[in-house]
Amino acid sequence: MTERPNTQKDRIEKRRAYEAKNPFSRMDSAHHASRQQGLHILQQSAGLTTVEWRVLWDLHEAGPMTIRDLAQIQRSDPSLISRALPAMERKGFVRMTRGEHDGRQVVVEMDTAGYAAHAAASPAMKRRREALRSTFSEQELSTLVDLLTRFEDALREPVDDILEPEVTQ
Amino acid sequence: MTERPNTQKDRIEKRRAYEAKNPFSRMDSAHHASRQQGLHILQQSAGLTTVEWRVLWDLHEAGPMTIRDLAQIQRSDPSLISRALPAMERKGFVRMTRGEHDGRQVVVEMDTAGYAAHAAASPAMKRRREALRSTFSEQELSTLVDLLTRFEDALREPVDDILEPEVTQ
DNA sequence: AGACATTATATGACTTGTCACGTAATTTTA
DNA sequence: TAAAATTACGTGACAAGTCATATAATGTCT
Repeated sequence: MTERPNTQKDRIEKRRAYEAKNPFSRMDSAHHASRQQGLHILQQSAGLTTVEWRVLWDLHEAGPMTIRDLAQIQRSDPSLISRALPAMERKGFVRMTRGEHDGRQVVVEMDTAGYAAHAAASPAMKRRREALRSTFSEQELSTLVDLLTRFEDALREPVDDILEPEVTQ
Repeated sequence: MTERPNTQKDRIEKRRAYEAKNPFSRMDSAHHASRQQGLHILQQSAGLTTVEWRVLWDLHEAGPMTIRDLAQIQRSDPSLISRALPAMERKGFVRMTRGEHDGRQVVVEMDTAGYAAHAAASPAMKRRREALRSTFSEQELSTLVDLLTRFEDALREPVDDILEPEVTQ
């Protein structure tokens, strides 16, 4: 039987098809799409970056809080928040004060320009969430969140079994 | 009836619970976990970065190809690949040559140190994929990939409906 | 044959995220 | 009570990703 020639184009197409079903690759790509779209909407509607929006949204919903609180809600490193805050304060989005009972802490609260920026961005970001709810059923979104949660939990486990024997040697 | 006091701690906990079910937030977080774990495994096993691994894996599986080919397989911007390649060439991972029939193109192929680095990283990265397959059923992974694909497609649509009326004003 | 349009890559600049470490404040331990 | 340990944040350095733009090469159109 004659085997089809395995051209370069065929090998690339096969590779592309493989990666289209690779959960790690799809996770990367889906996240990049989310990040791109979110930043675009925020820039257009309120001139905000993603981190600025998240801080303002958290403060608006839950009131003043520490940098550590913000980082935990956002599941990110405190240094990312810490880094963004001085510029946000200069823009009048937030005020930062030392913790009254713990001098190590910084308490962040919304300032006047922050309320305005939040108000400018909120309608579009709400429509963004609604658009997702019209694209997926409630059950599908629930399944997605469940799978993402388990995926994240699995990947945050220690990797000793994956790395052996390279490192334990 | 007596309403429970709505303390700051309560509001923060409520906010955290809300974000735990927010698909956008979970997507961010799951991707960050994936990126962290992947980079850690690559650093430990072969001293590779994520972009270096992806390039080597693609070349190993599909042979020499252009920067545009690599970017399309990886669903990323060609500039990200273009940026990484000079250092990869200096390390002896790849060789870059101008396209024979199209002078605009650069064709990338694996070099000796690239084969070695790929061989060093591959076993652990394979165990990583196998670990995921033991955490999720085949059906669950299929569902995850399907939902991620649709999520990405939805977020790559134009955002005119989301942005109105801020911009079309 | 030349003008115009498109494509491929390279680079500047920016955003986001992480890890390590330093400093200062608080908590724990002896 | 003082030393040691831990915690909260700030900063350096690096990795990854994006957008815009420039340059050079190729393709299309008249």
